Amino acid sequence: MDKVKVFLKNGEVKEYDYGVLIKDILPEINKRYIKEALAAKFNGELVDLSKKITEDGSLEIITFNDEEGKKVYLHSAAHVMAQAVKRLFPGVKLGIGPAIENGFYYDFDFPVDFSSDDLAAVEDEMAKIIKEDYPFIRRELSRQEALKLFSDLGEKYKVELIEDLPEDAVISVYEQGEFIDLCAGPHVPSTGRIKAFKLLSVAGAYWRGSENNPMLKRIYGTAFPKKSMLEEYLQKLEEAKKRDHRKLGVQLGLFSLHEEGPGFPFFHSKGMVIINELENFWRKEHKIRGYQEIKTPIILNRSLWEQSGHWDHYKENMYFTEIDNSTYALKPMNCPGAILIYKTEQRSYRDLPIRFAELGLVHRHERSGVLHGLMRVRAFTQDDAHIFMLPSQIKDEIIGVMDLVDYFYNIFGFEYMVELSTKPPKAMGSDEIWEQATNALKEAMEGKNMDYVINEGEGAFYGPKIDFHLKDCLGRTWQCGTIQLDFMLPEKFDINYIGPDGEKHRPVMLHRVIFGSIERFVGILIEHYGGAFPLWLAPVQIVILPIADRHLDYALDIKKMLEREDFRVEVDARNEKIGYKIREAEIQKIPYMLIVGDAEKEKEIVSVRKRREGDLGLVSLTEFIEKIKFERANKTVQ
RNA sequence: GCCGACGUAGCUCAACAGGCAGAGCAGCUGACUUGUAAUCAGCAGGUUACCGGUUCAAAUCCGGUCGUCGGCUCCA
Repeated sequence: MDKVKVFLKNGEVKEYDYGVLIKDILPEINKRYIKEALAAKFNGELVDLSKKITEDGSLEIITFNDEEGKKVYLHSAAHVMAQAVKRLFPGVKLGIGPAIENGFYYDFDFPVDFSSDDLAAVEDEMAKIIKEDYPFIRRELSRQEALKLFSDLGEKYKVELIEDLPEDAVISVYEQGEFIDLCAGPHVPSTGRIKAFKLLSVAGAYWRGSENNPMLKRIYGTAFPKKSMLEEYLQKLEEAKKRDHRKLGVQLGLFSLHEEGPGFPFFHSKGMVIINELENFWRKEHKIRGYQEIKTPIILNRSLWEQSGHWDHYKENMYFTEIDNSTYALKPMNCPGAILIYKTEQRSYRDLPIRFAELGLVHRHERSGVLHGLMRVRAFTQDDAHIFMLPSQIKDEIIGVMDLVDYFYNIFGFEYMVELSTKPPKAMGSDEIWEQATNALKEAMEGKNMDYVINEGEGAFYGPKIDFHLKDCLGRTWQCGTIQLDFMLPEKFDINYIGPDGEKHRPVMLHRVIFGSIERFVGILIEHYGGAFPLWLAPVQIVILPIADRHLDYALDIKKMLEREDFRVEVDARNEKIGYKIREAEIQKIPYMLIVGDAEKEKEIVSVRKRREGDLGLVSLTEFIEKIKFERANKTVQ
C-alpha cells in the first residue's frame, strides 16, 4: 500500500498509510490533541479532523487557542443553534451564521414572531443537541445537487447564496443529525464538543446587509470549551460596561442627555474643562504647524449648499430653516464656509498650502436608531481643517496630517486602526479623478509603512478618505480622525490660485479632522481612561481634605497657592470623617488628595494620596507643586 | 428608519398572578470634631415617560407617541 509523508510543525516527518484519517493520528502527535484538537491545517488549508490524507503535506493541529480554531468552534456553535431553532420553529429559513470576534450569530427568517424571551428555549434545545453528540459530516455536492437540496428544503436564502458562488467553487454541506446546512467548513468533530455557550441578544439584520432586502432576526451568542472561560468572558463584559461613558459621564458630572434634545448633549462645567483643555492643546499644536484658525457661520443660505452639492447628496441629513422668505440650512460640514474665505482674496502659488483650521459646530439629522451617547449625536464640533494646495504638495500634506494624528493619539495612549475608503456608488466626479485621489492616499500610507484595510465604496460623496478608528469599552470601533481628498469642491466653487506662469490654476483641497468630533472624542476618552483622566485633563485635579474644622484655614491657604499655579483645586469642607471624604474623591477619580490635619498645619506640609494608589506620604507643598507641574506639562498617562 | 427589549424618587433597584408605590445611596436638618474608600439620628422626596382604552380598581393588562439600550442600515 502507498504511504504518505506528513510534515509536522515540530519538524518531525512521519509516514502513514495512504488515506489515513487525521483524527486517527492525533494520539501519536500529542495525547492532549485527543481532547483539544478541533480541526487541522493540511498544506495550509483548514480541514476537518475526519479528512483523509491522500498526499504528502504539512500538518498542523488546530485548537481553541488558535485564532482559527476559535472561529471553527464558534461557527460550529452557530450550527448547533441553527439546528435548535429549526427544531423549535418549523418553517424557519436560514440566512448566514458566521463566527465573529468573541462569538457568533445566525440570521433567521422566522415564520412567527421571535423575541429575546425565546432564547432560553433555544438554549435548552442546544443543550440537548450537544448531549446527543452528533458528528459533523461533510459532503461535497455538485451545483445542481446543492440547488435541488436547498430548494426542496425551502431554503431560499441558501439557494441565493449557491447561485452567487463562483463557477469553480467547491460546494459543501455539513450534516449533524437531522440538520443540514450549506457551509464551507471546517467544523469541530461533533456537537458534543461545544461545552459552554450562551445566547446574548436578538436583533434585526437586513439580508445581505441591504435596507432593500427583508429584515431577518439575528441571534448573537458566544461559546467556550470551558465553563470558567465563559463566566470569565461574561464577567469581563460586565466590567467593561462600567466604563461606559454614558454611565461615567453622569456619575462624574461631565454631561447629560435629555429627552428634550435627543442627540444634542448638554455639557456640564466639568465636561467643559475637558473640552477646553483638548481645544487649547489643539490650538497650540495647530499654530505650530502653520494652520490659521477661522470660524464660519452655522446657518448658511440654500444656494451655497446647492453649489457645494450637499443639496443633492446630503439633503436628508440636513436641517433647514427660513429667514426672510428664503431657505437656509444648518451646516452639516464646514467646507463651503472655508471656501468662501479662501475666495475673499486672490491667492498666489506662493501662498499655498493654506491651512484653515476651524472648530466648527455642525448639525446632522441622524436617524433615531443610531444615536449613541456622545459617540453618535446630531450636533457636534469637528476639529476641522481645510488645506488648499498645489497638486505637487498633496503627498507631503497628507503625511503631515498623518503625523499629527499619530502625535495626538500617542499622547492619549491610543492604539488606532486605519482604513481607506474608495468611491461610493452615489459619488460626484469621474472615475479618473477618484483614482488619482485614492492613489495619493495610498502612496502616503505606504510611504509611512502603515497597515490599513480598504473599504470599497465607503468613501464620502466628494472624495476618498483615510479614517482613523478608536475602540470603545466594548471593543466597538468609532471613526475619529479622517483625511479626505477633494477634487470636486474646488471645481464647484471655481477656486483658483495664480501660478508662476501668471495663469489661474485649480488648487486641490483636503478636509481633515484629528479628534473627529470633540464630543465623540470625549466619549472615547472617558471609556479609555475609565473616567480616571490624566492630570492635565482632570476636571478637578486636586482635592484638599481637612481632617477637622480647625484645619480649614490651612486648606484654603493651600488651595490659593495651587490656584496661583493654575491648578483646578477643591476643598472638601464638609463635616465628615476623612475616610468618607477619601471615598468620595476616589469615586470622583480626582488624581490627587491632600490630607491636612494638625501635623501638616504645624510643619506646613501636606499628606499626599494618589487616586487608586493610596498614601504617598508627607511632602512640602513646593515639592508637591513641582511634581505635579511636571506631570501636567508632560501629559503623563498612568 | 428597521428588528428586539426597556422606561418607578437625583442615582441603583423593589412592589406575588391588577387591590393604599417602597428601600439603599444622594439631598436637607441636627449631633459628633473626626487621620487614608461609607459616623449616628431625624426630615423631605413620586401625575410610576406621555396620551388614550379595558376594569369597581392599572406601575402592572391593551393601543398609540416619545425616549433609552442592544443590533441592522447609515456615519464624525
